[in-house]
Amino acid sequence: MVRATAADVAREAGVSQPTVSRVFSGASVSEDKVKRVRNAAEKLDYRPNALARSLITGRSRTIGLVVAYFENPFYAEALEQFSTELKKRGYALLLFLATNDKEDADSLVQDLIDRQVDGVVLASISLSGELTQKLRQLHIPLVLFNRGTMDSSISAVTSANVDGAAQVTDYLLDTGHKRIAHIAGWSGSSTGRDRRLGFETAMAARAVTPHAIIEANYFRESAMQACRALVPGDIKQAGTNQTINENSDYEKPDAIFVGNDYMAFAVLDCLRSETNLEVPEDISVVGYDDVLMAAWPAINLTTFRQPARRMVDRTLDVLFELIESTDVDVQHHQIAGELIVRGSSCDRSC
Amino acid sequence: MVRATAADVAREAGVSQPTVSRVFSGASVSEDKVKRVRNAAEKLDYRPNALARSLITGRSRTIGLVVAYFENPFYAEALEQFSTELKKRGYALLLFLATNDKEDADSLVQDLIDRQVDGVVLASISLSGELTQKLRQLHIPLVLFNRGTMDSSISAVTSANVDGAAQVTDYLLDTGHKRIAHIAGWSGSSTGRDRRLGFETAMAARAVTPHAIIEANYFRESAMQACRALVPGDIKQAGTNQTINENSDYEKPDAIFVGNDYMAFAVLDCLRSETNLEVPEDISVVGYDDVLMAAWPAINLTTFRQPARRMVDRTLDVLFELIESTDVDVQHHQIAGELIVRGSSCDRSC
DNA sequence: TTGAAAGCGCTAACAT
DNA sequence: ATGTTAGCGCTTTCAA
Repeated sequence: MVRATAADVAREAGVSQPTVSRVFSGASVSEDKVKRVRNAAEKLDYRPNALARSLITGRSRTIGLVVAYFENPFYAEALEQFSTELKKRGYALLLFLATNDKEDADSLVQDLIDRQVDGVVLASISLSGELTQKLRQLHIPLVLFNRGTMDSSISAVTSANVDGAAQVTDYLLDTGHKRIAHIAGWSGSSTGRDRRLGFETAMAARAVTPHAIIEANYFRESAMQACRALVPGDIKQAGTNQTINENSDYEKPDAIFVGNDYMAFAVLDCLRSETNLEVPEDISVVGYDDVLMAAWPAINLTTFRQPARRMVDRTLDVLFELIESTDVDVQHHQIAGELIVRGSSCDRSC
Repeated sequence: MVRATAADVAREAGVSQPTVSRVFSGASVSEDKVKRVRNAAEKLDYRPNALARSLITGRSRTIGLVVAYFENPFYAEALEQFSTELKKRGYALLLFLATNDKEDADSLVQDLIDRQVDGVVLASISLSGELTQKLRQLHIPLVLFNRGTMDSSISAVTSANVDGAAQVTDYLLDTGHKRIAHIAGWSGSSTGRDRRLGFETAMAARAVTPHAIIEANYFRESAMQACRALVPGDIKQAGTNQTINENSDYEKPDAIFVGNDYMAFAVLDCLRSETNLEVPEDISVVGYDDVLMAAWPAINLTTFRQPARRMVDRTLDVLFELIESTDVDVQHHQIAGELIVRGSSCDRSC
């Protein structure tokens, strides 16, 4: 047995095939025929073929999502929200995970184009001008999620990264920290650059020199290396519990502001397992994102909340506005967040 | 400017439209015409419309994946692997996250059917007999991932849960634990039931009575409650650091085997933040899955490795066998895992 | 190998 | 409101 078609149902119900179509797409049909069609459809277990429908309408009710850095739990949380919201709106989700930064976003998006998605969301990844152009020509809306862009013709939703990072920095300064280091995210990303900028700006405004700025690239291992580089004298020597700290006069930072929570977890791990330093007594650690794990008692990370849900909702609002209206209206949204103080930082001023 | 069609390319290249189709679907065409068609296609920026192709071939080169319990990082890891492997095989991924257990898998799968997916994978969720039937009628292969089934006509890939749980239990017994409790996963899931069965069987084989078995449902909060129920006398009283342990003679477990890592993280958190008990000195904690986080120094969880990559690969092998061959060959695969001993457990026998 | 013709299952345009 | 006709962009006969 194969799939019943609208024609089969039409025959069974004694109506024309387009009438069947009308019933299932909500056009006006007399009550009598609606009933006959529904009965016949039920009997034959008919459901409209979404592909055929899409072919002709040009709308697939599918959106494509490309996500990079999926090891960062922030994106898992965002994905969950994307999925939920899209389902609410009657859309399906075609997902590509860019497995590394060398991955060519262009080819993934081309694949999405081939499959006629109605819109594209790129999470923490961006596109060549060529592909952007192509999407525009085909009137396929594109919104960047958690990635800004110089190209003012592309819509993007981010959190207010510069401001957020500045708030974190002000908090650390206000609580008496003197030697604040920053482990920055990848400088090829707007989040990495903006958070660093916020940090530098806030420091400069208070005339404090950063203790150090080390660029990591949002990977766990890079963050661990950066952490080791910040506290070289406190790294335990192999097999012992000793550090070379005592007889050296290097100054370690009294706070590390890390470019995202995922890297901050690595920093906490590094400090706890490879040094004798206590967090927050010896050193404060602050992250960015406020992923769910950050609130777990064992982690308890002070961080800046980047509201994934609101960012996702806004992203889809923008995307669907673009889908539904023809006139172009590019939007750059910055969602405000808030500082969440937990146990990985403390007040040194008293 | 709109999308060029095969007819446009044909006109440009001076060939018939089916010839263009042949070039792009790899049928035999003379070298000369191949070249002309490719040039014309390049010039017009033509790409075949995947929808139109799917409509006629009946194959969309898309597979549908439904995932439940996505808050468990095991599924994020699996999803990453699914995405990577499917891309290698030239397939796209249509994703639905079932947001809770009340979510109706049937309706999600029906949506997948409407969109003509070539195959369906259900991760930690199962389907009504009715929908299973429907998929079979339509010749859409279905494989369950990390979920067993009584229905022997459905293919499923799981890890060897009974055996794995027994290995964990034997390890705890071998290392001198006397009062072993089990926080079980949801009894409505095969993983929950099988791991519990492995625990009970291994305990019985050594004639040891379980200290307690509490069923949680794979949620973090349930695991915390279960943990509190296991060590009631050690829970710190509000605002103090005191427990009612001293003057009560309740016996607490010396080990807790938790139904998965995600819940084990909650148990560790509960013990560390709500009691004065030390892990592993006072109590050993063992999980199941070996998600990446389990190896983080701050967590350092003894667990049983359920090899996500191999499970995913096997799942897709089975799925594509079913897609490519018409003759039904149902397969139930159980992937072996291994015990990973880390710092959340210790040897009490010496 | 190649073109002409047919048709996948549906929606849209146009009568009535 | 509803049937007839046309056609979305492609693959697949069928001849030549």
